[in-house]
Amino acid sequence: MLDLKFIRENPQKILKAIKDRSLILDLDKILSLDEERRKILTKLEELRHKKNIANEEISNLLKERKNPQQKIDEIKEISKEADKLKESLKSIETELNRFLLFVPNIPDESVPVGKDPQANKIMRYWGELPKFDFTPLTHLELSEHLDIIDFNRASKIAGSNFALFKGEGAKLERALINFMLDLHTKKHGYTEVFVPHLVNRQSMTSTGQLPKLELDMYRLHDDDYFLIPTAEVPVTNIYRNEILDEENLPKYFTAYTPCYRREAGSYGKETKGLMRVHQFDKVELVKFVRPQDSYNELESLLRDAEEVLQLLGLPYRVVLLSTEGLSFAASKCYDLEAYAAGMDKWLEVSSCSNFSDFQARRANIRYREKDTKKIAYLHTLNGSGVALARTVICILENYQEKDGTITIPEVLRVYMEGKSKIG
RNA sequence: GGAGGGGUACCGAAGUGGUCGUAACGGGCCGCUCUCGAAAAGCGGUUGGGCUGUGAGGCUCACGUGAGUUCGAAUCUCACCCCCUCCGCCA
Repeated sequence: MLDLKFIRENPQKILKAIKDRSLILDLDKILSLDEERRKILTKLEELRHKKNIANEEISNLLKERKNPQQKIDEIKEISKEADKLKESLKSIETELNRFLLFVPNIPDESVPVGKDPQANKIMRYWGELPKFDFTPLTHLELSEHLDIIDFNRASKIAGSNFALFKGEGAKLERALINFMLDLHTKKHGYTEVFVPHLVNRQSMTSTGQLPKLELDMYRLHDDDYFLIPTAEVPVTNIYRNEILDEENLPKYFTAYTPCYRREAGSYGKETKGLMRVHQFDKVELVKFVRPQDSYNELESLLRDAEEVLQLLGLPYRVVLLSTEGLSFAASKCYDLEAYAAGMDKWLEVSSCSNFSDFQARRANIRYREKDTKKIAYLHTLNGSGVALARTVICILENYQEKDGTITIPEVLRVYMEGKSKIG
């Protein structure tokens, strides 16, 4: 959400943002609703003022044991008028708010303008692509031979695009989670949290998934709960409606959660195996920071996520998303794409975003400045550190041997009973 | 799920229709006085949003949330949310 005052005073910036993101939004409608709202509000407050004065007079009359009936009749007239204004104000505010929830964040100046993916900017590559003296298999073939992921039975249990991890596969999943959490808590200074996986509508609205993406979410209709599509939702909402002290910023959190996504309509070759599943594990990083620090914090968040891939020995590239690829709530976003040798593809395993004050406004998360004592919205950021499903693809495909076994990356061995191989 | 109690500022808590919401009282915190310094004591300050105004300021809203009754609601009515205690169920 953007500040209404900001929108009012910078309509050209909003128009540019909408155009660069290829979105449609009736800005004039918002501006005229806002104008009307303020006109009515001013009138209404004048009437309220009159009423307050008259009520005080009634109170005084009663104390003097005089009859206030005349005053009462007077107020009744004012009240009638005020009630009418109140009603129209309410309907205008409801409509205005509906529009405001669909105004996207303004992309940062460093974000390339244009259509995804051509306009995305590859910032850098890390690592050497693995070389094989045989044709590397895909994770689908490998996991079937090794009997570590059973997609068919997962379909029986739940449906298509689910995974059932077995034996060493399940252990690998658990090892990755523990490795990532340990790295971020011990080395990068994040506080680990374990959060609810069901959240209410307000939480989903605060981080920006609602109202726009409701159809992409799993929703429990009886209770109006949503299964989290990412830990970003519960973790960012930790401080909803709170005012933090500047001394306590920045705050870093990391959380492991499964992520639940409907991914409606996305079936086919590109979604085979672990590529696009309805439930996947992810270790998330979330930051609450001072506004002046947020772009530096984005860079360090990115480095924290990159280190996961570096320690796992997975070659990757850093991609700066263009205005059109940028999610609705973000002002700047880097994707990390790790290389998968069997598929010969770069797979998105992390998205690191600065949301500036966009989520903080929706969630009403503020901080008190130390010197001025003023209260302002803080900035929120988050990034995957990293998503597991596709990382597992990369590990299986890049670390495969000719005999079909998988070499376990060294950093994970301590989490897998010291073993160096799967299979 | 059932019964009862509760939700007021940073915390505790008073207020049950009319100068009581920059909200009694207690505590915390900040500043000042006193002191060599500290403690104690004393004095002062300490919620957030909106509209309007160049500004000082003016006005308005908010007692969990929303609606209602009333000239007037923290206070009365209704619905919902959350917390606590007990019972039931349960890993």
